[in-house]
Amino acid sequence: MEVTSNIYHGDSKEVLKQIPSDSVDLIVTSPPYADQRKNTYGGIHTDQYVKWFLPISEQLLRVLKPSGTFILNIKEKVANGERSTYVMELILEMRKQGWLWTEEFIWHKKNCYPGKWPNRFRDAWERLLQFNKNRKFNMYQEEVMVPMGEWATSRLKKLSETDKTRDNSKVGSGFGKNISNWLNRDKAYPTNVLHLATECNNKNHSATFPEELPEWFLKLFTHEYDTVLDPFMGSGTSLIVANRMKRHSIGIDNVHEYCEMAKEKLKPIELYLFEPKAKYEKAKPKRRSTVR
Amino acid sequence: MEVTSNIYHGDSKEVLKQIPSDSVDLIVTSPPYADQRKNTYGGIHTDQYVKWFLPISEQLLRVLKPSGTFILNIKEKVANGERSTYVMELILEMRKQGWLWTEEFIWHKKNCYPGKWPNRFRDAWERLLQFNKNRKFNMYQEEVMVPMGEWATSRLKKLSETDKTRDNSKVGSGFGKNISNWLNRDKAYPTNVLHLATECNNKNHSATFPEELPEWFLKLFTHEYDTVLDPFMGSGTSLIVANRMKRHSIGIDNVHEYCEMAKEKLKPIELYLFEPKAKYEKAKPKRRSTVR
DNA sequence: GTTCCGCATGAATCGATAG
DNA sequence: ACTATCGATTCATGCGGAA
Repeated sequence: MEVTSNIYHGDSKEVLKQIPSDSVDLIVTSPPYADQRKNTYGGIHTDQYVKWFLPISEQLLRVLKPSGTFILNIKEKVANGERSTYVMELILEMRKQGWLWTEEFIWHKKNCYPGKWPNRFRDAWERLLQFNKNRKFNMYQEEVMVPMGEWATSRLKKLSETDKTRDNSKVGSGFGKNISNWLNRDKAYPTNVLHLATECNNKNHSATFPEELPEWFLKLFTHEYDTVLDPFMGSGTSLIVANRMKRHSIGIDNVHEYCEMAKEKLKPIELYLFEPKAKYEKAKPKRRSTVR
Repeated sequence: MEVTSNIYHGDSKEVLKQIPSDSVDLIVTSPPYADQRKNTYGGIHTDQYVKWFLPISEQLLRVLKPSGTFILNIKEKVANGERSTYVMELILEMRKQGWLWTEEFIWHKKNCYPGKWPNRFRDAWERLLQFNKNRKFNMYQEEVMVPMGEWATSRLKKLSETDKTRDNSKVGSGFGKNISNWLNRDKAYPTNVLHLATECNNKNHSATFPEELPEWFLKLFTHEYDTVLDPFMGSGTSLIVANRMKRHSIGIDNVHEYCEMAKEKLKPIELYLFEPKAKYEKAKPKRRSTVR
C-alpha cells in the first residue's frame, strides 16, 4: 500500500473547501506570523491577523476528524515594546468557533536568533498550540515513549558543548540543563516542553521547523496510513516527514515556488499536484503522478 | 547600612493600600492559582480569577516605581479537558489597566511533577509574565550573563573573515568597533527561557518557587538597597533571597502561619512585622524588631 | 574515519533616518 | 505625528573542507 501526497497550490481558505469533512487525522502547520515574511506571503498585519485566520480555522475544524488534533506553531512578535496579543485573541476566538484548546506545548529553540537590546533578551521559544474537536482524541503516547529512549539518546548525542559547559559550570546563576538526568536512563518520559534547534542551513526556504517537530507529533497523534494536513506547507517539511513515516499527506501553499520545491523533494514517491481551479477553469484538477 | 524586611499579615488588596505610590523597584510573586490550594487560600474559582486579581494588580501598578518591573509567575490549570483561559484574559485586562505586557519568560521545570494521563503529558513549564509601567525600565543584563558555548574560547580566537569584512565594510572610518567585544568573551546573554528545577523539599508551603527564580530576577531588575515586594509571600522565599542579596523587601500574606514561618526564617536580620489593622483597631501597626 | 575549524545564516528587535 | 526602511547587534548550529 502506497501513501499519497497531495499538493494544492492556492489560498488555504479556498482550497480547504475542496477537502471533505472529517477526513484528516492531524493538522500540523506553521502559518506566516503577523508582519512576517512580507516578501513571500505578503505579511498579515497584526491587527488583522485574527480576522484573517478565523475563516481558515473554521475550515480546519470541518475537515478534521472528531478524533483528530490540530497543532498550531505560532509566536507573537514585539510591537512597540510590548508582546502582541493577537495569539491570545486568536485562541479565545477559536474556542468560540468550537475548538477546544487542549494544551500548549513549548518549543524551546536552542539556537535562537542573536541580538542584544537594552530591555529584552533573545526570544528562544515558540508556542505549539494543541486544539481538538472533542475531549476524546487519538493519542499514542507509547509511540513517543518507546522511541523516546531512542529519541533521548539521539538528542543526547547531539548535546552541544554549550549544554555541557553551562551545566558543568553552574556559576552561581545555576541556569543550565541537568545532564545527569539523561544519562543512565533507558526510558525518558516526554513533557510538554520540546528542545529542538532550528535548521539554519536551508538555503532555498527561509525557515521551516526542523523535521523532528512534525515527526514527534505524527508519532504521537497518528498511525500509519492516517492523513496529515499542512495548510501552510512552505517547503514541505511536514509532507516529507509524513511520507517517510507512511502517512498520507495534504499540503497547501500560496506560493507556486514552494509547491514546486515540495514536489521536487517528494519525487521519489507517488505524488498528486493540484493547481488552482481558477487557472484551469472547470477542468479537473491536474493530476501528476511522478514516480521515480 | 542594613536592609529591612517588612511582613504584613492580611489581604493583599487591602494591605497594599498602606504602601506609598512609586516606592517599589520590583514585584515578584506567585499568586495562588485558580482552584488550587483550596485549603489554604480558599481557592479562587476559575471564572472569578480575573475579577479577583484586578484590584490587586491595580494597587501593584500604583506602588511600583516608573522604572520598576512586575514579574508574575502563573500557569493555567486544566479544567474539563481544556487549558483555562483566565491567564490570557488577565493579561488583556491588565493592559487595559495601564500595564505594559513587555515579555513572557518561560520557566522550564526540569523536574516537573510526575504522573501519566491518557490525553496529556506532564506539564513542565510555567509562565513568567513581565509587566512594566513604562517602556523604559531598569534592567541590569550583565548581572545574569551565562557561560558561553565552548566555541567562544576555542573557535573564536581567530576572528572569521566574515566578521572582519562585515566590520570593515561598514563606514570605512576605521577598524570595526565591535570586534573588541568578542575578544576574551566567555559569557553570553541569556534568553527568555529559564531552566530550573523545582524544589521538592519544602514541606510546609505548597507551591514555592526555587530560590534561583527570584534571585535571577532580583539580579536582573534591582540593585542593592532597592525594594522588592511579594504580595503573595507564602513561606517567604523571595524575602529571604532579597535579604541575602541586600535588597529591602516587603511581603504580604493572608495566612498567619506563613507570616510566622517567614519571620522565623528571617530572624537573623532586622525584621518588622505588621499585623492587620483590623485586629488592633486604630493602634499603630505592631512593630517587632528582631535583630540578632 | 575521526576531529577540528571556518563559515553562513537565521519567524529577532531597537533606534535612527527617511517619506 | 506616524509609518516604512535600514543598520547594528549577536550566538548556536550543521555543513564542508582541512588536519
